[in-house]
Amino acid sequence: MDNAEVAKLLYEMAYMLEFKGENVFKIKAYQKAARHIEELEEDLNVLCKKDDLAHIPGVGEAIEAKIKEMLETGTFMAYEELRHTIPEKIEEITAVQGIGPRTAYLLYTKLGVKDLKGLLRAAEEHRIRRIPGMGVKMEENVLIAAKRQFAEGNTGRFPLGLALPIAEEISRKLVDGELIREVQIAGSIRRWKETVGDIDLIACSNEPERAIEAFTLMDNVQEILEKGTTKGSVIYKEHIQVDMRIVKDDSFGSLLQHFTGSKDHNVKLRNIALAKGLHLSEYGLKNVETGEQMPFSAEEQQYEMLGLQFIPPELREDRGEIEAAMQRKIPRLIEIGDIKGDLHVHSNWSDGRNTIKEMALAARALGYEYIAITDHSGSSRIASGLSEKRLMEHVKEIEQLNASIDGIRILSGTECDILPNGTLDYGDDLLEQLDIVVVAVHGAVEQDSKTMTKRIVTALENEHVHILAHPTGRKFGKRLPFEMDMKKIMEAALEFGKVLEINSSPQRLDLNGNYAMMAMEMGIKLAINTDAHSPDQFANIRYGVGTARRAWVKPADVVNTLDLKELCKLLGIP
DNA sequence: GCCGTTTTCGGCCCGACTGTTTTCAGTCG
Repeated sequence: MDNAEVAKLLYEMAYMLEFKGENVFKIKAYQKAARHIEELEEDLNVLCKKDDLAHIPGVGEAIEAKIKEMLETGTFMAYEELRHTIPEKIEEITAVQGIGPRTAYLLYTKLGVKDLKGLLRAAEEHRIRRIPGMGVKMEENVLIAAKRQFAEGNTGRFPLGLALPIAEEISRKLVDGELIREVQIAGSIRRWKETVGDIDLIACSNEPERAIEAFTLMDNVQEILEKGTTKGSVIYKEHIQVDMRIVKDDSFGSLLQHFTGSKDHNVKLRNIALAKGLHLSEYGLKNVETGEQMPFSAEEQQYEMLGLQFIPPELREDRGEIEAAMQRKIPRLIEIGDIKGDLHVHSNWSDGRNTIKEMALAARALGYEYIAITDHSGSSRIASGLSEKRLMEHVKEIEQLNASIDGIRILSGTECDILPNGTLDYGDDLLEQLDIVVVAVHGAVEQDSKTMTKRIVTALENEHVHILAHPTGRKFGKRLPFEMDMKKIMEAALEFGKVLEINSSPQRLDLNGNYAMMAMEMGIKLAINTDAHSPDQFANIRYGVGTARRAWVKPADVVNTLDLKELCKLLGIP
């Protein structure tokens, strides 16, 4: 079993205990252990051999034994015993908005509701209103929510690249300078998590109720879930849930901190506060003894008051950032302003939309010192890959442009296909004439792990190769990562001095945050590129930088923070 | 079930909103 499978079983265990009405702290213990295992970098099997399982936060004696059992047998007794007492599809019911485990349990024991169909039937036949503690309103809400659930299926999480633009669109709409002075995106979007469950917004207003009213009346609101005096919640277009909290200026920082999360980060902060005799909530810090409330207009002050260095949102996952902040050891993370050029860019010579010149001028306007034009190689027919002859013409054109354009250096490059057997699409004689060689897997993506790993490692052995682009090949909602042994590939990258890309395209984010952290800790250099096919796509750099920041990446870890001179030295070109 | 800068037992983060309630449980984030 791998880490994800173990975590899944622990989550299911928690879920079943919850359904049964078990002690809530026991349930939380299972969830906490599962969360930490999910985020773990090391393989549980390896940790188990080293007898190191108990060092995982949230894993004590009992859960440690269950993990060992799982690694040996693929499951554990307590889980199997409980599983048989619970209807199989019960999660369909708790997935319905407003129904949690306790209500699901009531529906099951009182009405025999076992799945979504049964729930719909019970609501339509007005049987729900007869349960003590439930009423007509509840029944109506269940009916609406269950029908929506039935129509859409389980939507789950949204890619950041979908959620962030929607969040920005809503923010722009709402800020009018009078009723609503400021809107900030919080939650997992602000932490640049690669997928998000919903959109969390916070806003400043002196008239909270009117502001919430305006929020629920926006265009594209499909349904209002909640409408209170400080909080509103709606279903917006694309069926994404949007939550809005409103405060006055003086506690804006406290609220922003609270709603940025993560949950684990906040829980730990509150415990630190309690140890200092302070009580932390979205309204700021409160002295437990005197009851004096201290709201903060900026997050920095609140962290300072807790004796902590400011922690950037991307790090707030309870993965050691709080301990680092106590010792003032949070590093200066990479920022968009550190990026001095883009090393993976397409033009209309292959599947890009613009000329090389247009791309170069757009990059110059962003303040970049250099840009590598890396059009596709010949075997990428769909992407109009360049034949060897066209590639040489491409190099000539770039030479001429460099002679005529000031203020930016265009590097001649390629995004060369790694063929199924690991050889490259162009011969060494051609590759050595280029300034920069980016390689990537495009075709034959269904290979087994052993073949794919060998294929990529073989490509990395080539002395002319500089960068491996979008290493895992995953695309949100379209393609899973290749079957491959990432550890071996990283070891090869390290050995042969190759750079791994963080591809900033919101469909990719590849390497992702976890792999980027792994690479950085091994000492592998990274490149944060956009893979832009038109000038507007240069703006995607923020996704790559956000992903890198989640991995604690510093400017020195990234080759395209080098200035032109240093970069040329690295590439061995004049 | 986990955990310890008051604790190896007795705590365990905090608050808004809703519905069905005369004081609160369940859900959600």
